[in-house]
This record gives sequence, C-alpha cells and structure tokens, in this order.
Amino acid sequence: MRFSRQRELVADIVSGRKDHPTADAIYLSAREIEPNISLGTVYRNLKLLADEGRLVTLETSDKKIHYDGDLSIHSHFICEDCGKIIDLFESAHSHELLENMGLSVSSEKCFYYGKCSDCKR
Amino acid sequence: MRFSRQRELVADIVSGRKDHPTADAIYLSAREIEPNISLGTVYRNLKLLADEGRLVTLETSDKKIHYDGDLSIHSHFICEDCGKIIDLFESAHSHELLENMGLSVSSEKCFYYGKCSDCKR
DNA sequence: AAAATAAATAGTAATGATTACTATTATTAT
DNA sequence: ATAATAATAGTAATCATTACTATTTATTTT
Repeated sequence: MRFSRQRELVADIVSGRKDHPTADAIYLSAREIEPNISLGTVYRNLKLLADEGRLVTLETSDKKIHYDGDLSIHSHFICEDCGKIIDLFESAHSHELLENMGLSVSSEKCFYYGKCSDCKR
Repeated sequence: MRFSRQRELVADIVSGRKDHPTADAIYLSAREIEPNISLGTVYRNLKLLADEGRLVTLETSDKKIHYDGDLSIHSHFICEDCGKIIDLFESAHSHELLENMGLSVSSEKCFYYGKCSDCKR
C-alpha cells in the first residue's frame, strides 16, 4: 500500500482527533490542508485503512460511520440525548469464555447507552 | 399506540425468531401471512417498536439494521467470514463503574468479532 | 533518465437501505 | 351514524456510501 499525500492526510486526521468523526467531518478537515481532495478519496482511504486495521469503524444508530483512530481496546458511551460519544477505557471483557465456546475473538466493540453528565442534570 | 394487524405481525415475527433478521427478511416473512403488507409499513413499525423498547436494533458493518426481539441483556458475536450473528448470554459488564463516572446507563450493545467454529476449521 | 507499468486521484454517476409523502382505509370517540 | 384520528399501501425522495472513468502521480525496468 502506497501512502499518497491524501492517504497520509486522512490517516493523520483520524489518529490526531480525540472525537469520532464521520467521513464528512474528515473530508472537511482534509480540505483545509488539501483543498482539492475529493470525498471519494476520503471514503476509499477510510475503508482501506479500516481493512488494514489502522482505524476502527463505529456503526451507530445515526446511520453514519464514525471513525476512531485509537486502536487500544476500549468501549464507548453514547448519549441518547446529544449523541456524544465518550471513550471508556475500563478493562475489557474477558475473551477466555468465548474462546472456550470455540469462537476466536479478534476484536470487540461495546456501546453503552444512557445520558451523559451534561444531559442528565 | 394502536396495534394493527400489520404491527402485531411485525412484532410477532421479530420476537418469534432466534436469528437477527433485517427489515427485508422480516418483510418477506410478513408477506407470507399478510401478502399486501408494504415494506414501508414494516420499516415504520420496526422503528416504532424500537423506540418503544420492544425490540433492539443491531447496527453492523453490513449497512443493514438487524432486529433482535430478545430483550434480555446479552452480547453478540459476529463472524468476520460468514457474517453469522451468535447470541452471547454471558454476564454483562458491570455498570457501576460507569455510574460512578456520572453516566447513567440504560442499555448496552457489545459485539465481538472473530471466526465462528464453522469458519475457523 | 525515458518508457512502461501500476496505483491513486478528482469528479461524477449509480446504488440501495431507509424515510417521507399522499391518498385511502380502518379504528375509535362523540 | 358521523366526525376525528391513526395506520396502511404504494410510490417518490433522501442521503451516506460505492462504483466508475479518464487523468495524474508514483514506481519499476531497461
């Protein structure tokens, strides 16, 4: 896999952010540095980077894929009111149980839903 | 919320199945009993039932929403090869940790990825 | 270094799951 | 029974994502 200016840029944007941007948000950021980059290029590279395991996709109920450049095992809390996604770096589920069931686990995605402290008030 | 024949049917199909069907699969099942039911009605009712908490939506990477009528807290294992979704009725994460962070948890969705025993071989 | 080969891009068109819309039908209330 | 309300069927619109194509950029070969 070659790393063109555009691909590098997309990868850098995702791993440089602590939120969980959508393709469109990444596209907007990218255009500030590479004004001619096309949306298709952003999508293509996001998909390639995800396939390579260089970023993680979060499929939420808003129908848009969110991208996470933080590859450490962690979960996410999604606020039902404001939609904010909060990282949860608690200890992960034990995978042993699943291995004992004949399932080999390569990754996990856990989402918790509720109200964040702002919206709870 | 009135329970029309169609709404009842959609609800029954989802809660009667142990797989995790998409809207289209539910539509096909529904048409066997109610041949004139429209796809829009299926979608509308699935959304309403989900809002009411009578079923759970699973947003997977195949871009189609899967519906789960089993409301007990459980996780899912998704096979990276065949896409099969397997229920995991292990004990859930403890929510106390999150409550202590000021997050009130109303539900959770956890996905584990890997290869199922069939595909592993 | 020029020619040949391969990969990546920009820009646009197509896809497809989901939602919105509208006229009609069914249900409930007065 | 009539009026008011909700739900439906069927179709059109939406919109995130993908596919496509001609062109550009990078790599390899001679």
